[in-house]
Amino acid sequence: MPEGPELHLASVYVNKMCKGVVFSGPVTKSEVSKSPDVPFTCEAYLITAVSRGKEVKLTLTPLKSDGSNQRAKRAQTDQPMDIVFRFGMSGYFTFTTEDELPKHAHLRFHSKENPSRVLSFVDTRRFGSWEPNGTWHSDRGPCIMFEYEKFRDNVVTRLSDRAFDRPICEVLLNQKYFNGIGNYLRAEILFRLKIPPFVSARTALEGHESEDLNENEKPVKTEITTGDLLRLCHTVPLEVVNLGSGKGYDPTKQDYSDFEAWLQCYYVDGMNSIRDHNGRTMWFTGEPGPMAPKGMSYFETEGIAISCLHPNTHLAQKAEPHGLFVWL
DNA sequence: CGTCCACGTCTAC
DNA sequence: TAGACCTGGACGG
Repeated sequence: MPEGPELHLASVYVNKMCKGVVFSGPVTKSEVSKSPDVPFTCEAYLITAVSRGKEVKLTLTPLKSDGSNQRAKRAQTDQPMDIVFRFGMSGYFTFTTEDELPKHAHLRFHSKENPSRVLSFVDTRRFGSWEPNGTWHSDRGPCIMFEYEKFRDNVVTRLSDRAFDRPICEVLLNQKYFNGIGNYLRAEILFRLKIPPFVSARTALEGHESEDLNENEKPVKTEITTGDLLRLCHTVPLEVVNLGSGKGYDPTKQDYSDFEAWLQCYYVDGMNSIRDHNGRTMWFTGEPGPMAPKGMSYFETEGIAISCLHPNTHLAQKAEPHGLFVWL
């Protein structure tokens, strides 16, 4: 599932499936989960969802009780509760019958129906988490998709931050500034502009300060690139959202082909990939850029590509007849 | 059987 | 800047 678009599609899914469904009783947890218990029990409540970057917040809203059942009332919660979810590498929501509950359904909300249906948070690898009475994580920036102006401001006013000394491809994964960007999105975004992944982030982002500067003065600075990197951090994820419900990144899903067809760079045949300084695979085409991990160099001359690289590096050019490759 | 790889954080030396 | 945290699919012997 899970980069910004998948988290948002998950919130859309919850709102669609749970609209008009009354939930009841306690929120239950799998035996194996180490995430916290959710101290919420209610005779009748509704569930809604909203996303921000790489987080989803569920709101449990108790329905007004008529007060006729005092015994049930005593044990139950009558205040709404927010639960904030992070999806790790494999989290998603699904709404099924009790019988169809998938493996690794770690948190479960039961409907009042008979037979009951269940909204469950499924997370195979358990890198995901939830926080009862949670709020948006304070270290994460505005949402790249749905808080675009704030997101842009947060970056341009902090370009002097040492964080932007790093290569652009690594900074794009910094959730303090790019809440919602993940590994496939950074590849797709940089590919659209043909920005080498290992150029300094500050260099790649310079020239964007003026976009919403005053209309009263003469044009101050104009963009140095025709495509705008920050704008693409907004529009490229929205393209995935617009593929529609259930169409995000999930290779295990039947309907994966639309997403696969949308990818232009990530995992695409003919693209290059190298590990970044954090060990994550960066997919790109053309030059890696000057800040590529140590031990790696790459250049082309007279149509001959010469590359010195780590054995774990994969360059598509190695299939080309005129490439000379040296492993050190 | 084994090794490598995967959409992401986290904390600890 | 490593690892730790997890499961499981692909692929090699």
